Amino acid sequence: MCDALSDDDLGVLAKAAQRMTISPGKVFIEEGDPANYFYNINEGMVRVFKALPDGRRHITGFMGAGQFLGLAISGHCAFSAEAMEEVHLCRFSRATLNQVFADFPALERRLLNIAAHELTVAHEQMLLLARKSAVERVSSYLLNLVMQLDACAEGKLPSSKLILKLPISRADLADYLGLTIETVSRSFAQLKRNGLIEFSNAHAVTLLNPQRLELVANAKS
Amino acid sequence: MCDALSDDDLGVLAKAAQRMTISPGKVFIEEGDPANYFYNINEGMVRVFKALPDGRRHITGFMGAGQFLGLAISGHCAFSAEAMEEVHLCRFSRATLNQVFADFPALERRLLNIAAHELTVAHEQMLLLARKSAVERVSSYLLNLVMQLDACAEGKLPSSKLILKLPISRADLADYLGLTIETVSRSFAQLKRNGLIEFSNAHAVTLLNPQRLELVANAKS
DNA sequence: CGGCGGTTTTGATTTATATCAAGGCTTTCC
DNA sequence: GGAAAGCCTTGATATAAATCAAAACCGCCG
Repeated sequence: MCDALSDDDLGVLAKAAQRMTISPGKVFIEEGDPANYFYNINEGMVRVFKALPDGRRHITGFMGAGQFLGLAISGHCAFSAEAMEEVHLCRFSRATLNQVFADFPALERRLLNIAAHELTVAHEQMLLLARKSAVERVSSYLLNLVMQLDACAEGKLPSSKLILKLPISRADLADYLGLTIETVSRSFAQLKRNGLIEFSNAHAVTLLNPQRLELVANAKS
Repeated sequence: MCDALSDDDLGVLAKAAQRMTISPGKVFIEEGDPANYFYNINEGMVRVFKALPDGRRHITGFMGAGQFLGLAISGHCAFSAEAMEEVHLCRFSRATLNQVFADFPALERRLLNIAAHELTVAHEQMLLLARKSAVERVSSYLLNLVMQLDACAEGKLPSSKLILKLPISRADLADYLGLTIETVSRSFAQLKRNGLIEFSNAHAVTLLNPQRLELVANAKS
């Protein structure tokens, strides 16, 4: 988060933060609880989700080092968050956050940019959930992985094959894509049959033709 | 948008804006176009949507008087927007917007709050799209209407029946809820059979028991 | 008033995905 | 190294929603 600030500023900011370690599996933000804190992740992956009373759940996203949590502006948390492994983060109380904003306007600007970006990601995901088929969803996920990992400038996809490590379980992927575990698995199988991917093992996939995969993901053919 | 500003400031701001009128049906923001402007709606309803090349589409939201459009921070519009009726709005170029931010930090704060709120709404909608049944989706929509219109403080639902005007067509509702027109219609029919709603005509519905409807919408029973 | 275009409802059928149920792989840990 | 526990895949069946099709309703304009 600290990219927006000078080193001096960073020092001041650090004093306002509480460093914390969260153990794997721990739900450290609970939907509906009073939203008293704001978090910045230093290390480790976090699952952000919402659930219905009967247990159905949706993972709205995964967050890692450098990312923020807790932008919620109403008094209550709009989602839950769970550590997927050991997580190190900084916690700011809402009061000190306001103080920090006053001292570093640049931070507020940056948060606005981040929020705007998250909003476009959310809209894209809504289109996926509302209108894409299972195979399209899975393809879209793979493509998003490529974009993130390769930091492909401006959506330029590699034209040759590339190996991808799947960082999450089938269960998490299902909850993220609005599918079941079985449907995710069958969608992978179909992509394999169609010569678009190959597995070395369940968590290492080779995209044989990223560009063709993109056509599938976005219904361009 | 101007709640955050003093009257004096408002005057200055007004000079930076271009007033425009959009005719019904006009798509005045096109997904993928360079994002040069920022809009504030004065009057009339707008449909915000994303589409796939083959025509499937998802309406991410409806915006009316007082609301903002164009928070997109990347260089390109993340969605399209279409006037549902005659729309009056103010348009700011991105350059002047930055100027305005510099002059009125309060505005930036307010936009951050708005973005955070939109983000929680988006997350709620993702849960709906990913995990709710058709009847649950339609019920959720009705409930959201009540909340907005009645301005029910903190989710307090009326305990007695109330009449609601449905402001959009079945087609729009389907595209908003990730369903088809027919399924929306059948879901209404089912709610009617279950004694939860009643229609005077296709666009005027009576919620016979809002609290029970809420149980259906959120799978609490 | 009566026909016409568009919207909504209702019905029959199909289909994609969920659910139920095994079976196969990995990893772990004794 | 082998058993146990989790994942993941595959198969059979069920089901919710989509699709296809037609009828009912509604507002509009002649």
